[in-house]
Amino acid sequence: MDDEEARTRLLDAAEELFYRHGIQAVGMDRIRTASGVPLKRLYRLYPAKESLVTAYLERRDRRWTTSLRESVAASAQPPVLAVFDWLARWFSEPDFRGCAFLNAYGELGAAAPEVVRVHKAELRSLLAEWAPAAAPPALADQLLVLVEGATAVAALSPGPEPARRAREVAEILLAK
Amino acid sequence: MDDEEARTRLLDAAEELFYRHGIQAVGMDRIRTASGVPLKRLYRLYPAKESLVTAYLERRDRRWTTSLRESVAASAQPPVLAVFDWLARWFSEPDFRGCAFLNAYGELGAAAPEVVRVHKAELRSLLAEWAPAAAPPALADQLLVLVEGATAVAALSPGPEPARRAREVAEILLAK
DNA sequence: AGGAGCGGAGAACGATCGTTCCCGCAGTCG
DNA sequence: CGACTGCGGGAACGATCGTTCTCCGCTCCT
Repeated sequence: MDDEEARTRLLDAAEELFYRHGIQAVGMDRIRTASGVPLKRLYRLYPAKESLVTAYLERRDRRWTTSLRESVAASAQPPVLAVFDWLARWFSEPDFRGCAFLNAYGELGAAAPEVVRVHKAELRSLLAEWAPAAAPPALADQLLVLVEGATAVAALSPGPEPARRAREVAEILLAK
Repeated sequence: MDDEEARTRLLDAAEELFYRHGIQAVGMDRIRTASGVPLKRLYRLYPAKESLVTAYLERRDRRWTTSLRESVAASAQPPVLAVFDWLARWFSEPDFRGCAFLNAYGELGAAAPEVVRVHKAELRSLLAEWAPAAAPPALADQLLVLVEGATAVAALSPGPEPARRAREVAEILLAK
């Protein structure tokens, strides 16, 4: 097992555990057990828990954004509506537990890593990019409210319904 | 200082600290220092941290719901729109940091107290009550998405704007 | 073959957590 | 006046945290 595979196993374990149980509730020893990577190597690759947390969120941000981008690009729907179809699938995943970035911010507050804010800014900029060119500039922010709202509602009652409700509203906004 | 005042001081300190820093990041000793209530009394009134957390969330739920109800009742606006005006004021409070219940759920996951789920069910039922009688039944869920979305967006970029964007969307839904 | 160095397993360390215990004082009743 | 009760202040306890250290076996180079 080289360093790159160790990094992958560590981030896999960190993502699974941090996302499911929260960050502070998961100790480094549990990540070591779940990943099979010895502590010494763990601390060589990520010198402190904080850097592992940041790496976990950064990888999740890259994957999340990429998956959304690709799904929207591949969809026959208008881009903005394709977002909500993608959300419906995400919310139906068995281990869905809300937005990892919002959860991290709620737990860590001002101590949350910068990537949390970056992630939300990226999302807003994607929505602005996908909004029809003729739309009023406030549309992106309205869509952002719908996306965040569907995610927050789904966090406590999982399933595709919140995404469908948000999509209905988005259709009305687009038709206006 | 009798037990009732001690309870108030404990819940005040717990609310301030838990909401600002997260639950796991705040130790019982910090609550003792902030409240001035000795540890012994603290543990007589709340036999474990978990019960203090639950009491904090339950009081916050009562106050939040009551404030929203009263503000909506006193408003000249249609009830549903008055909700967003109230949100705009809430988001502008200097220590606003998102929904305490969603934050607790994100941090504690399945270990979160029941009041988290109760709070969200109450909110949905209030919106259903305030929606026009002639509206389609899905409206309450759409409004819930808007309220949660505005709150989530405001958590990371505070101020009244998310509530205004959500209100614009709600007006369109009502006019339809 | 032999020694030098790296990496794995897990013990150990100091800090901090939630919780309990001890002690000393203040007030009360006989 | 003196014994008892109850409470506050804070030390203490066991567990667990993030992090470091020790030990040992393996590998690799000459």
